[in-house]
Amino acid sequence: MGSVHNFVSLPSRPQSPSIPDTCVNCTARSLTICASLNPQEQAEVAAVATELVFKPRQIIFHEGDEAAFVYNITSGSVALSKSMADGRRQITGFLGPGDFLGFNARASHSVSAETLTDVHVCRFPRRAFHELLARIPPLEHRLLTVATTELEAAQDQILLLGRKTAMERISTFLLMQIERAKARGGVANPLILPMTRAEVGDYLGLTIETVSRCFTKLRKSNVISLLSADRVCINAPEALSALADASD
Amino acid sequence: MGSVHNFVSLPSRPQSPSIPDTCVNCTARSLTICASLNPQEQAEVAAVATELVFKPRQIIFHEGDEAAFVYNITSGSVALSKSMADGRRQITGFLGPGDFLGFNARASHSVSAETLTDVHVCRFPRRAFHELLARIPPLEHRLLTVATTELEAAQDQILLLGRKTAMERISTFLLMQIERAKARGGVANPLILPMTRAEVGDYLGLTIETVSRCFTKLRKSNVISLLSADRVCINAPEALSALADASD
DNA sequence: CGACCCCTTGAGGCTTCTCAAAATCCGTGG
DNA sequence: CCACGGATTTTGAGAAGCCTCAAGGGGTCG
Repeated sequence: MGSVHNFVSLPSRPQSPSIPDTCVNCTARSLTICASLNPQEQAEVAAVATELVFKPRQIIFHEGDEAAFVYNITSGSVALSKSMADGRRQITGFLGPGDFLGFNARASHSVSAETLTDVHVCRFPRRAFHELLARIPPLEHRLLTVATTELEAAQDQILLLGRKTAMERISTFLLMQIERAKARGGVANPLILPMTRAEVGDYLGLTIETVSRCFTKLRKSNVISLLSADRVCINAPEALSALADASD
Repeated sequence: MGSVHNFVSLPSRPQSPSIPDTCVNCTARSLTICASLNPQEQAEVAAVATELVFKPRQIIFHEGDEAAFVYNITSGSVALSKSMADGRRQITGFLGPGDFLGFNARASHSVSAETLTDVHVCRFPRRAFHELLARIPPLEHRLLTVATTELEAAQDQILLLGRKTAMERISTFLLMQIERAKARGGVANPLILPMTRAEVGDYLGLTIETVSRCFTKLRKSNVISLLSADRVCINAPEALSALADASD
């Protein structure tokens, strides 16, 4: 079926406990979107969903593009970013499985979305998705919870960018990645960073060089060890917490 | 009835076109929350609402407090902020009529809310508000729209804090205030800033001194004039746009 | 084995912050 | 109406943190 196939097949066997490997993404989608929906509602959602697969460093959509689709990530990591005319870029957040992409109040995307890893998404035509929301209150409820949670994360990021030093930003970032890995049930030590130094910098409002210097400083004070550029051993999480800020 | 009274009286006359002056806030609330609700739904909302009045510089709730209530602003301006242990403060946003306060996914407030002006709010017990959401889909829909819009504003703020210079931040801020004044139907020139230099600084991730120096520089280049510290004449809006960033 | 990309390290400069003091505004009271 | 006191804003000088520019190191893949 290639890299794109329809989901209509999923709800045709809603009580099947074991789902074939080839449909593992259906499972993921079902878990993240449909958990509280009844079979008929799940069918309605699946009827308008298309699955897409992206390779690393692919653009899903670009800032300013017409927001024709809403996406839900079933696997992988995605970076959202905004750019200025002279090339300065700010990553506004990293998203993972279960997160929604491209759900806008306006008709155009306010950010760009680029994959960091292999990514599977469910894609919904915008109009159909909004109709679903109107018809299925639990879906709207879930989206509201997601949006509220993202808003709180954005406020944390605003505090970080507005008031924290480079060292505090890096420490906060590492702690955040540890929590994320734990929440996903992954290994938290050594921590795997799916993003480059440039992306870390663009996320934290720093340059590559400053990011690198902070990593080096943490390494030389034995708070972390670097197995490789993207594999970080956390030797002293409590020191990281102290560096990130005693308050908050 | 003092500064606190219940709203149950409002929906008892839903078809009354003229509402007494003493109930002007009911009107505002009705417009902002209940626009798309039928009379019975409006009654349900009003039944759990309490109106509160705050003076300038009062704390509505503090970061970390139990999120016992959800608020909707009917008039005035409110600043949301987060603080660090050593006193560094970051204002995450300014809210006005129609905006919701304290609607959290978690049980505690993630930010503090402080009034800038005289403020009227509708207050809802958290539990009752969530029950309303479950019972009245249009209310949930409106909240989702609001949350999505705020998320987009937060992303703009993240770009500003992560990548813009002091001058760009101030210019962006002034343009934002102009838009806000226009959207509210107020006078955009001279622009009235309800916040102090300290609050502008805490919003833009700058110090008071840097904010003041930028205002002075804009004044000396005739882009703006200062009638007083909080009354700004915009002489060259196009120059502000250019300074804010040619892209975006 | 070599080319390329990413990361690290170094030196110097610039923007913004810090600390300090003067000026202005505003409400209060004579 | 003017004088006073406190708070806010403005201005100045110097310091610091981060950025810019530049070069070197290390890993990966063909």
